[in-house]
Amino acid sequence: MPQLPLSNPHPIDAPAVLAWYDSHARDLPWRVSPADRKAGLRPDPYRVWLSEVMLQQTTVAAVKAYFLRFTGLWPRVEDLAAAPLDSVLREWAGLGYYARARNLHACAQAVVREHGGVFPASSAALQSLPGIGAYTGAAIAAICFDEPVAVLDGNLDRVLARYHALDVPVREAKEQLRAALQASVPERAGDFAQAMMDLGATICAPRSATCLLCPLQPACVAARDGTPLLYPVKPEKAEKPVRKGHAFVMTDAAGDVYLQSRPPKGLLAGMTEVPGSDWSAELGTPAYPREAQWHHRGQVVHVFTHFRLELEVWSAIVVPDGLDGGWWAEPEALKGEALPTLFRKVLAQAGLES
DNA sequence: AACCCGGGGCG
DNA sequence: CGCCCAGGGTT
Repeated sequence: MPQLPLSNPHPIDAPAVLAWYDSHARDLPWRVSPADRKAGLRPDPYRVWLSEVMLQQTTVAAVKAYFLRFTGLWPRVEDLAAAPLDSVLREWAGLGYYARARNLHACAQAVVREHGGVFPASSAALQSLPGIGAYTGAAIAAICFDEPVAVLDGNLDRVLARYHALDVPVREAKEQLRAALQASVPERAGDFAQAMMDLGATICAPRSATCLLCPLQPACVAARDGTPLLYPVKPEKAEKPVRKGHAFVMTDAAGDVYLQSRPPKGLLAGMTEVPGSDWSAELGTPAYPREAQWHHRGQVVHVFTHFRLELEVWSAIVVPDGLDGGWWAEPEALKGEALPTLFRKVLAQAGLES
């Protein structure tokens, strides 16, 4: 079933986009400015890769501090590859989507072991590495090597949906958008990719569109119609189920907290937690991990991508014996643990700073 | 193709 | 509170 052609036959005006970028590019820690790029300076693929992985489903503002921390600790891909996975997970704590951190570490090791510490120079080869998919492979290849490839991310989904006044969810026309964008990629492919993302982040933003300043004028259909905020059309979304459970915060007489590791697969894989019950639709009776004077410290609510979690928080002072698999952490050491935000909320609810 | 996987910031 | 964000892996 062939889909309808896009309503806007005009290719993107790449020279106009690049001219806009030359004077309006965002200054980002991992970026080589268009002026420096023209002077012959090349981006470091390691830094570009690291930034792109961190930026997957994560805002620029949230990434900056993590990027500087990572590049300070591990300036080269060899350094990251040689680091223990635990330390990478610890440094990643708070960024979310923790599979990214595991793939990041595996990718660094693959680059060192299988490519002599040099990132492959093509989009296709990059995509065979862990954690590098269609978007990230194209982005690295364009930015670092000026491969003339379409770089299509969430920003571009929105910009192109408006450009074409696309009246179906982007998912249903993804390949047509990609082909149309591909036909517009100029010689300065890396700057073009970054320019389009900057456009989406500043001018063609989710809740505002400053069309008068946009270099995609006058070809943009939504701008011509004065309806940019109608796009992209959103698909129907499913309702979020609620799950409930208990979390148990145990301290010993010295105030140390009992922690353990989550299983290596599944939700929050390999991250640190306090013991707890299963999470299910109905709240069960708390099965305390051991006998003690348990106190109910209230409830913590946390919203994941696909469900809402309500955890009852319990605390007790216990004698540290008969517990397997975990460890006792001093309260001052909690900041350095690989604790996801959920369990930092739980500890805070129990009166502990982390 | 559909589903799973966090967290922060914004209005 | 709902929406959005420089998506990838799995099934």
